[in-house]
Amino acid sequence: MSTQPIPLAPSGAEPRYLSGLNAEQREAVVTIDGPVLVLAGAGTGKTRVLTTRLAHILATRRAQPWQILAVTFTNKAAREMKERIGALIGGVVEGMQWLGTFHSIGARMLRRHAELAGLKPNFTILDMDDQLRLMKQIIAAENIDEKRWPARTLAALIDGWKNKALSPDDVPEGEGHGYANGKGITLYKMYQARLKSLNAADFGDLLLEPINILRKNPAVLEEYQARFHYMLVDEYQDTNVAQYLWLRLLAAKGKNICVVGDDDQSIYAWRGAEVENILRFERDFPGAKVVRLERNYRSTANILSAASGLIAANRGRLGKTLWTETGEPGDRVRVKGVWDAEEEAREVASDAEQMKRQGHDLSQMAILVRASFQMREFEDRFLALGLPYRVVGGPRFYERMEIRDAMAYLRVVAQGDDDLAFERIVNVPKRGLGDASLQSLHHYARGRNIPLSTAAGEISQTEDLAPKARNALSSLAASFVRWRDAVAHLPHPQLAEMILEESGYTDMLKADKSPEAPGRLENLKELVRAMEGYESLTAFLEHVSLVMELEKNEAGDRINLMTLHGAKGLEFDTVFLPGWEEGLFPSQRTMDESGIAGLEEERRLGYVGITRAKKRARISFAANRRIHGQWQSALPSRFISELPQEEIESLAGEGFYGNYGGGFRDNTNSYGSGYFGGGNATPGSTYDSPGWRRAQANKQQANQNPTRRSYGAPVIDAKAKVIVSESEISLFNAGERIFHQKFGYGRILAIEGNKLVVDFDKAGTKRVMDGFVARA
DNA sequence: GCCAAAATTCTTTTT
DNA sequence: GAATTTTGGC
Repeated sequence: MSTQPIPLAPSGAEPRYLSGLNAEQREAVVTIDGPVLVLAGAGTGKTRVLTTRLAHILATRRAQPWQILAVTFTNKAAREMKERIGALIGGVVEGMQWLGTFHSIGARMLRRHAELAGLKPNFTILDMDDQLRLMKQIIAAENIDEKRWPARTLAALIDGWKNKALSPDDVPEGEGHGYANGKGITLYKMYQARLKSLNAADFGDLLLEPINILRKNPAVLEEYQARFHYMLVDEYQDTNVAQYLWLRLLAAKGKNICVVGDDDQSIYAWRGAEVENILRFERDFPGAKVVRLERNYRSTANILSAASGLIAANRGRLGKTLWTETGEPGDRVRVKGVWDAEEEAREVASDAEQMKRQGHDLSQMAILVRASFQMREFEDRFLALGLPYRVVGGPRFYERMEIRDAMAYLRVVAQGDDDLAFERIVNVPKRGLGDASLQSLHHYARGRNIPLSTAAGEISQTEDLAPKARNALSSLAASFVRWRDAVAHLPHPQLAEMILEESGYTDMLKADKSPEAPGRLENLKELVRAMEGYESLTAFLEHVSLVMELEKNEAGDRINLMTLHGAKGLEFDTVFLPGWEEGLFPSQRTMDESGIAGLEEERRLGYVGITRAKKRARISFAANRRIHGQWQSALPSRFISELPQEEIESLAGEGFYGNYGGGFRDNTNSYGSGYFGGGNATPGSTYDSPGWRRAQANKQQANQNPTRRSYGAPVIDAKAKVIVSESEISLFNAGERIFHQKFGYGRILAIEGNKLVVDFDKAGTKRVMDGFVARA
């Protein structure tokens, strides 16, 4: 390893921040010049290396804070890095303007050179909602059937292109033929044009546009190449093509680029990440120094062996072997079979409670699920027990409906030409503006090439609209004028309050009887509070569009609930890994879509999950699970059979029958054989399981509910619902007593085809579909 | 134009 | 089963 003295005043002694690093970590920190690839296994002190390296560059005065480009994927990672550098060397961090996420740095670049991309520097950053609305408009304008070609599909297609840094003209001919008979590229072109005319950029543009600018403007490129003396990239295995190209452009000259990552933790291929980026780094930057961090400081030996055993089934790895020096091997990884998700939640909760009683903190426990729908059972259970929990990365604050509405008002105030925001709130709360009025408004605005909010004021002076709509628009336009005036002399949190009051938005929520309404009002208050932390309305809006999160630090000792993806980079004493079943984990959909590559990515997810655990990892799988409201029996995940048997401890849950101690180490495909015996050989206690009872109830309902008899061959689909042929006759008769899900009991008055006229005991006379009705 | 009922879709994962 | 979108009646 390098023994160069670190030039540091005054004594020349080794700086304190280097002490405590192991040999490899130290090498990664002090190898400052030239390309460096740090392969950092899970729990090997990656963040420490990263931050120390930056601190080292700054402390040795190799570069000024603003001459360093440091990119992460998440705002959280960026924040953490800032904090830790600050802790190492003090306040200089403030000057690190180029430390941030790919997207925030891309946005910063794009604002500096907006005109080169046909935008104004104050362009709006669109969220997913805005994007979809825009695409729907384009799809409709092109007379494409949105049913057949959903906007989401187009969004995914365009996003895919942007992830590859392909502008409409660069997309290879023939691509996107799957969408709307080959109109994909045309639609992409139109979408980009619309964005420009709205002075807006979507998330993909925040990288795509800077790349185009750097490519087309050598002077700009040189400026940045000269500016960034050192570059640092976190989670390099997750970079997509666009991010790779962007980095390569910037690093082409100085080549002082250090990337840190772990190919075994690449779990974002589905959104464009290319593991190849990390695999080919040495080819891209010949002479790159490669440092492997393999000494794990996080987990016990048993946990590490389990994780290593699992990941060993993957091919095409760079290959690392984690090791640890801690003496005790620790608890073995526990694998447990349960009857259904409810029992699974019960078991986890009681484990957690028991550990809590033994003095362990709940905050040091986490439940990592594959898909968010799995969280529900756990939440139900925790709520029932009163066990404090925290959903990490749940529905984001700024994605809530009321927050977006409020933001839309603010956007229109701050940027009068934000048509998408205006559209969102023009009839929220209800102002009696329907499709017809909005059409005229659009037409008027389009014809004069003015923003909708301006057009609203003008058109209300004309005779183009019905009086009701005219008044509504006129007063809305007047309100916006008033609010814009207020920007100058009112602090922006108060302005927001005023807008929410005067627009009638808070009144709307107050009048809303639904159970969510009070929470929504609460959220709006929180939004206003959050605004206080920002200098101006514009600064706040910029923050929100990029950072889309609000640290809601629910204090207290809580157990953590999150997805496996959300858990990357975190660690806990105890990790529960429920739902290890074929189809759920590994996800059937991923395997269908991406085959072996998909399976390997799922396996990496499992690896990430296990390596989050410091002391205890507890895997479970359920024999039955309800998916789409339908009960399905499941086999244990193949990943369970891939775990090294010596390292694990197998248990059967109370509702689980069968000894599966043997035959685990079976890498052929017979992993599930015999565990469930087809599901009928289950004895005694399992019949009492609520899940089983519900399954039975469900089955009965399905069989018992043939409301019509079909003549001719009835077709039974996979979900065992009866599909009827054309010639059908209602099985009900007038005068019969029936039950309806929503209206309760009633008597049939008449039958009209497949509809029944029913006199309900409570709800009066209604016309309902016979399929929603059962005999009382 | 509004509301409620009916129909449809959804369940991966997210900067 | 829930949440969203579409429809149909008023």
